[in-house]
Amino acid sequence: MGRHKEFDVDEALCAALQVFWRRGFEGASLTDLTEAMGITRPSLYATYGNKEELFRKTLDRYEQMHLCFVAQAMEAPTARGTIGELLRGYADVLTDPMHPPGCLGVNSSVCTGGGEAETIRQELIARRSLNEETLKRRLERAASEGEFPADEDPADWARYVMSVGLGMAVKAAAGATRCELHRVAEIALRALPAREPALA
Amino acid sequence: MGRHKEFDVDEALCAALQVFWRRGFEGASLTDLTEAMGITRPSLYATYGNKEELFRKTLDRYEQMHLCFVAQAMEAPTARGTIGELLRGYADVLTDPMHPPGCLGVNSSVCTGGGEAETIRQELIARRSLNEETLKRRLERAASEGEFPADEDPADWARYVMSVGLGMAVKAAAGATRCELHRVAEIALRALPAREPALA
DNA sequence: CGGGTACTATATCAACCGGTACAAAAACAC
DNA sequence: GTGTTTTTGTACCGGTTGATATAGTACCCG
Repeated sequence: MGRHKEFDVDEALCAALQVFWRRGFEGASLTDLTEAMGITRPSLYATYGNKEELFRKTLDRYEQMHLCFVAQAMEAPTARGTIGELLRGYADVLTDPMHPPGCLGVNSSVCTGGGEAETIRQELIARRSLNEETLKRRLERAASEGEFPADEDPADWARYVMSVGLGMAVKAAAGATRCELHRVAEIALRALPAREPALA
Repeated sequence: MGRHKEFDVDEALCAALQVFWRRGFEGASLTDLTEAMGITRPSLYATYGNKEELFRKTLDRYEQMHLCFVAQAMEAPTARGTIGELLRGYADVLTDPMHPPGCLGVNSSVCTGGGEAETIRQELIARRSLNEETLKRRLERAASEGEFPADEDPADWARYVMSVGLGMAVKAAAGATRCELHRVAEIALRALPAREPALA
């Protein structure tokens, strides 16, 4: 019963993703969004709730479609492999010519205009914390398997990897090329302890 | 001749710095600024021009007062010393309890709301590029002095150091502590080539 | 063919944005 | 004192923000 929607909900969400990705949460106005999505304001509110909820749906889609390499990287046989896949995969997403440069999450979490945007910012920070925690656990496993010296703190290494990634995101948003970011990732990997464990 | 100003221009600029630092250029409204500076809108425009010019003056002051460690780091005897001072000094600024967390430049350059803010964003990117160039030249000098292997590209290393710094800035804005960032810096330094040059 | 239901479009809301016109008030030169 | 210059406070400008009320339109069921 009822009238059919005249637009594709997923397609419109994809268009919204492009806008949020380029402009950030605060920088994307409803006018930007509705024009890119090809729908009117009331349609947006009826379908997605409000700007904040639309962003959350967009963010979910972003993680599923563009950050899926993270889960895959966690299954690499070695810690070095995991970190390498993480940084290289991230570099590729950040400089994908099919999408705006940089990271949707980073672009929307740095400037803190205050008000409602602060909620979004905190949520993005929490999601990043979760990713760092996941990486930490992976490195703890690597340590328990003798891959890391016992005096290395996995939390420190997870934080370091995240920092390099966030820095690459900022540089990508500023125009860094894919090749440049790959070189950053390559150098970042050199910080890892020498191949030899205490002995395995 | 004429009437005296009832406020201290430098003091008000310092107050504006706090606001821009916390909120970013776009996130800081004229209401936020005038309230923090203790002056009215017309006084702000008569004294500093407009919001954009006020930001530039604020940015100059920021670099002079809080980024002065950069010039000093460049004079360290070794490349390792320069990079170490750079990252540690930056970590300290990013987490100075007397000021908002993070970096004024990064906080104002990531989100791209479009319009007038884009000018500021490009200018901040250009200033960062300049810093990276300066570091690159310092590393080139180190390479010419035999401190770096010949097959290492100073541009790559400068980009890597900048990336780590930018990442630390994002993490600081998200609540990272000074100690955590110092550990990031320490690990980042391990990526440097072994102490021994080709031989000096 | 209605009736009911969902979607769409126009037009609008109050609040806020950066930026100013205007006139009152204060300090100088004379 | 008087005239001039500069600063200050109030009140306001057009434009944009996120979010809706209202009315019209298309579709399904019976």
